[in-house]
Amino acid sequence: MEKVSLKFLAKELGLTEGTVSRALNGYPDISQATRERVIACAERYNYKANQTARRLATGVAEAVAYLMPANTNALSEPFVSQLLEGLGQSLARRHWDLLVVQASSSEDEAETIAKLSRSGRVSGVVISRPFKQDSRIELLQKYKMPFIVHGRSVSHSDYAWYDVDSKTAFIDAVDHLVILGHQRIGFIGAPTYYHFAQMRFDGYRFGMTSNGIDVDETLIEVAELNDDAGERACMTMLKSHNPPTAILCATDTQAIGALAAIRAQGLVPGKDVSVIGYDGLAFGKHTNPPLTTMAQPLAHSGRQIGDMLLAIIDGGTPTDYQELRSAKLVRRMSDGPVLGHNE
Amino acid sequence: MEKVSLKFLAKELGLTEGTVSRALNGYPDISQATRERVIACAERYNYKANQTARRLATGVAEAVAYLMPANTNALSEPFVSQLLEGLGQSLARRHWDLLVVQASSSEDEAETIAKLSRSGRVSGVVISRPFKQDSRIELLQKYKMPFIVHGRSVSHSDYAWYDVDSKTAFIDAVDHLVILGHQRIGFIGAPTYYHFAQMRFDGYRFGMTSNGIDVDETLIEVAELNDDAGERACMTMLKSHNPPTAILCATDTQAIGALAAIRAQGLVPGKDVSVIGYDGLAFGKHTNPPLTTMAQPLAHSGRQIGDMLLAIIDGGTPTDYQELRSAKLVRRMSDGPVLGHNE
DNA sequence: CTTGATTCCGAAAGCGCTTTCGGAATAGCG
DNA sequence: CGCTATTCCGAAAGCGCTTTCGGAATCAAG
Repeated sequence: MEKVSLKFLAKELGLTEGTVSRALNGYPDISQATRERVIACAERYNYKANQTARRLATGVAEAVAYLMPANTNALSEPFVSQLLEGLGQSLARRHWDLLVVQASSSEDEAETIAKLSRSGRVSGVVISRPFKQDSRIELLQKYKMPFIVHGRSVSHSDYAWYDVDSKTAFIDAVDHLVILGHQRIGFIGAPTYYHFAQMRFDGYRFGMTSNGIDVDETLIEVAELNDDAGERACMTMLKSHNPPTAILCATDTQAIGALAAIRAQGLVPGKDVSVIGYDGLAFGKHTNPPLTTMAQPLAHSGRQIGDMLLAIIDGGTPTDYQELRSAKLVRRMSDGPVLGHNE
Repeated sequence: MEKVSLKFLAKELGLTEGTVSRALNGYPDISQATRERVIACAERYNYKANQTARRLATGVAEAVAYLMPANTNALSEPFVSQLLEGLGQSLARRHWDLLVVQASSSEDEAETIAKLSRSGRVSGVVISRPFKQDSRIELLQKYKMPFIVHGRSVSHSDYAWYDVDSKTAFIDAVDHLVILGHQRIGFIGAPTYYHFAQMRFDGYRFGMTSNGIDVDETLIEVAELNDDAGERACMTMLKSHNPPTAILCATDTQAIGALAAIRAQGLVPGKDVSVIGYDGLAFGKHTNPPLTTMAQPLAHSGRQIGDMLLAIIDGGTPTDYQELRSAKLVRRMSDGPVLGHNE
């Protein structure tokens, strides 16, 4: 099987490489007749332009990278898969590649970004879960690499991002619980170097005070983003002298752990203690009991982010691409009226 | 910020591009002195070789693609994430890229593979969940593209694969249930164009007959790979005139659906009806009740697969790389002795 | 039939790096 | 000190494609 290059096609057709290339790429200075002849020949030999050569010649990488958040754990990954799928679909329409890159430690995350930028193998990047102050963002800007942040950092005015308004979501969640009669509402948060963690906590606190409830510091825990941490945090809360009747969790995976803690204490979630998570993982339908959650529109966010990134690469102004979506309460079975409350 | 190319460095150092390149790439015909000088200069300017140019010159893509299985659904994705993570780690050690490509429909999966091969953008491919007869495998062979199959097809003697012996796993599962006193054991399988579905079914059937139990055709259902399908399949089984006391499911996601069906019937899984899944999803810990499952060693399989692929790309013989792992029973709470059985 | 405008294609210069080859400078040896 | 063997680097030819430029051939207009 001889390799079908431009040169091969050119020889076959009695044309020049340049002419064949132009014919294939839709240049207007090629007659209809030869264009068709070229295309037919290309198809017959199943010709695909060598991407590498093409990239070198045009100077565009035709690829985009997704920087995997370090330290992910099994339970939090569905969100990555969904994002990737959507991103891929968006890029596929242009026949661009999707690279998945992960920095081993956060130490060389800077190194990873530098290499990505300098080596010119991608024309855009998307990152997830930014910190309040995120050096990745600064680096990307410094290198003038188009990028989208899935989430936001504190000062998010000068770059493109796609985020869900989780502060409002948590305010809504508090309101919901208050209506159910809850007053002692706990909060299991995430490490506050994550900006989303801060937002969610702010939402919780704002929701509490706007309902005239003083926040009790003993009802606030910070946990890592996994089920075990959520379980432990919930457990210490339950064992306190004055435990909460409801708990808000920063993520569904933590909430799932909280459910386990509550059951372990011989209590029933949704009855003795209400739990509301955040993310809207499809899986929450199957927990015990099914998890009530603030669902974010993960489904098409990947596509959306991909489209935004492409637009910026095409020369769009990053600040024109800042999308804020909202989360919706999905009631399942882990929330309910406070015990002894008149419904 | 001037772009730091080889040319730039060469000028800076008063050397030739070729010399700088050789110095950086460890050629032996460069004096120690100048090599150090070159490296220092490269670091000072934060030079990274343009990957595209490098690839074109060397002819090696330094990238590998993972072909996303089409039609995945949220619940089955954790397996993808894990694989990707491991693959990425394996490739990262060589600074190779990981591409994630998805064919929109299975129609153009062939087209996707063709393009991948012809365009020369990857030097290897990994595919998941092969069919019994899988055209992707034939194509990859035809194009002489190194690849690893995550799973196996029927005739798996002439390519490299990494698989888990799910047939044996299902035999073990049947044995386990029989020891618990079960005789009416149902099976919720997957579409049998998937080879793994066939293997698991074979395991189920072999396990049954080797325990002297006739398989009852009414206790066999085929369902798609998601929770809802599992739930429906389980439901029809439960509503039959002589329902099973235990059910084996081809995947955890189906099993999770089965759990829901059992509860919906007012029965308690693990007591009235036992359920055993397959995959070992971490999430099964949180279902109601926690799901007993045949766990496959997903954790490092990605790395393993990556290493195998790299070995083949390096010239290894594909057939030297065929790994069969085994699954282990992870007992949680969805299985138990048959009702009325003496323990 | 001439002139100028079009149409269409060939020629050639890159894109940024790798790698072979040859030769100048240096070293080693008798 | 002369000769060969080494050491080290420059020169140059690609890798396979894109894209600009110019010119031959064709056409329309005068």
